[in-house]
Formats: sequence, structure tokens, C-alpha cells
Amino acid sequence: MIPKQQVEKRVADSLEICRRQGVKATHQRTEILRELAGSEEHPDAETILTRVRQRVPTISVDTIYRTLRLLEDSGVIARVGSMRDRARFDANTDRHHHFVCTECEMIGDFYSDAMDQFPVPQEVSEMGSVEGVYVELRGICRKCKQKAMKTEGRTGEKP
Amino acid sequence: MIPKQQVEKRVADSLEICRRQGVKATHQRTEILRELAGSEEHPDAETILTRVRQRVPTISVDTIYRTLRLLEDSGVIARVGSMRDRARFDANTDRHHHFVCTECEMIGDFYSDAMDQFPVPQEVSEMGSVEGVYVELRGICRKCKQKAMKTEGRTGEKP
DNA sequence: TCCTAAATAGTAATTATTACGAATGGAGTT
DNA sequence: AACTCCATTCGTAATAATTACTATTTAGGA
Ligand SMILES: [Mn+2]
Ligand SMILES: [Mn+2]
Ligand SMILES: [Zn+2]
Ligand SMILES: [Zn+2]
Repeated sequence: MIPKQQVEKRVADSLEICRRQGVKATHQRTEILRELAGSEEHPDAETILTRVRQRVPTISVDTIYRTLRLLEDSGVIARVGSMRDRARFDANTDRHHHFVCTECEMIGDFYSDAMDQFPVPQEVSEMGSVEGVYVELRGICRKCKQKAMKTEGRTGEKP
Repeated sequence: MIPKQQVEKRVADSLEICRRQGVKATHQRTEILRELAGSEEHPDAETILTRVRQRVPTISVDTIYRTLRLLEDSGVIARVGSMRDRARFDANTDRHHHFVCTECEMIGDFYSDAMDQFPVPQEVSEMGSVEGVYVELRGICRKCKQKAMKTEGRTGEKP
């Protein structure tokens, strides 16, 4: 659980960045940001819609998707997750990376100075200018591994 | 341009791996693999469909998507690209990473021992077991930067 | 308060991907 | 060769995710 105070700071900071870019701070945008900033699970668009609707019952799908794109373009949220699944979102703008479980799609944060300070290979500098890095470690999470253990034993042969 | 010999080796190797998993080496699968192995541009499903159709005119969308999923699950091709765009595919199974232009979606390969040998943070080991890494450097490619230069000057004010 | 461009709601449309059911094909068998 | 069996494919329909449209509302500045 993220402390309320911290959530509100993140929301305020994000809106301030938006305002500086001439983007209005509407009720809907605020609530979408608040929802994201208060979550550690990197929710998808539909989940955000469902949750924000509890507070803003008339909010539309268009607004959700349009706002998520806007906030992403403004640099206050990020789009994460691998291509096999739907897009997931993240309001944590601290430099960090993700571990993704390929079984249940759980997404967890991790921090790594070594990875952040990674030198861009010359090979890449010749292709263009690098402006961002996306790192994703993929595997099986604790929970899914345990589930696999339990299911074991009753696999394979027929009676 | 990738030498034909090299393309054929990759196709043969991939099919061999599939066969070992009990997956038949059909005409369609062979052609899809050949198309991917011969390309350096990481094409999307539609592009692959169009190109393979020139050689196998009756091939269906279902076969394209089904086969791409199958080959990915078999580990002989990879899905690349960022969430904002459609899925792109890669038959290059050598350990490597990608630079993606956020303007034109060009995807280029790069190699980095340092990145490959990156130690998994303990933070992550506690979340689960890591089985793969996906690294993507994002920015603006040479071509797009030049285009932006040319367009400059005629921006901003009205007459 | 009043004004106006920007933003939203509700819905339709588009795009990418997956599913379905009938037909095909190839490996093994007689 | 004819027959069987089951995986695979084709053609098309369906689904899921995302984006677009337009009448109406609203934020924020004068
Ligand atoms: Mn995160
Ligand atoms: Mn590649
Ligand atoms: Zn899991
Ligand atoms: Zn480019």
C-alpha cells in the first residue's frame, strides 16, 4: 500500500508537468492519475476504467484511452508489459525496471543502478540518438511456481 | 542483405528444433520461417502475410498468426517492439537487443556482452525465476532526425 | 461573470488478433 | 493403391483492444 500523502504528491507533480505543457488539469485526468499513482500492480486500461468509474461514474472508454496516451506523451506515466498481452500502465516515474511473470502477467518493479548507467554501444549511437531504455526481465513468479508444484504428480500417463 | 546460404541454415536449424518438439515441418511454416530469416527489418504479421503470399498464394491470416505463435512458443523466433505499435517478429536467435525509432518504428539490432552478462538483482530473484531478458533502447533514428531538420524553419508562426 | 478553445460522454468504427468448421494432406497400414 | 488418422490449413466469422466522431460540457483566462 502506497501512503496517501505520497500518492497525492505524485499526482500534483504530474499535473504540474502537464500544465506547463498547456494541458488542462481536469477532474477525469486527476482521477486517472490518482488511480495509477495509488497502485503498484501496473493496471491495464480496462481495470483503470472500472476503478475510476466508482468515483466518476460517467467516465468513458474514450477518455480513459485518450488520457493514458496523453499522459504517456507528457512523460508522467509509462506503458509497460510484453507484446503478448494488453498494455499496462505505470505512474512511477522513478528510474526503474520490471519483472514480468509470463504465466500470470504479474509485473513487479526493480531498481538497478548498474542497468541505468549502462553505456550506449557505439553500434547504437550510429543508428540514432537514444532517449529511453526499456528493460524487462521475464520468468515465472513465486506464486505460479508453487501452483505448478501442487499440480505436479497428476500429469502424464493415463490409467 | 542476408546471404541465402545463411538464411537456409537458419531455416533448417529452426525446423529441426521444431521437429524435435513434435511439430511438423509444413510448406507454410517453412516459407514463413524463410521470409523472417531473410529479413533484417523485423516485419509485422501483415507484412509477412503479404510477402509469403507471393510464393504461397492461398496462405491464410489464421495460418500466419497461428504459425508465428507456434514458432515463438518453440523458441525459434521472437516477438519484438513496443506496446504502442503492432507486434513485430525476429528469426535471429543470436543473443541480441534492439534499438527502436519512436518516430518511424524502425527496429535495428545491436549486440552487447555487458548487457547479456548482466547479473540479476536479488530483488528480482525474490520475485521469481528469470528466464529471459528483453532490452529495448528507444530514440530517434538518423533518417528521422534528418527529416526533422529539413522540416525545420517552416514551423511556428503564421504569415 | 462571460467567453472560447479544449475536453468529455456515448457510441460507432477500426485494427489486430484469435476462433471455428469444413476440407486437405501426408505418414503409417493393409 | 486404397484406407485411416490426426494434424494442419483455408476462408471466414468473431472477439478484443484501441481509436474516432460529434454533440455537449467545462476549465481557466479576460
Ligand atoms: Mn513500475
Ligand atoms: Mn533482431
Ligand atoms: Zn505468476
Ligand atoms: Zn525513424
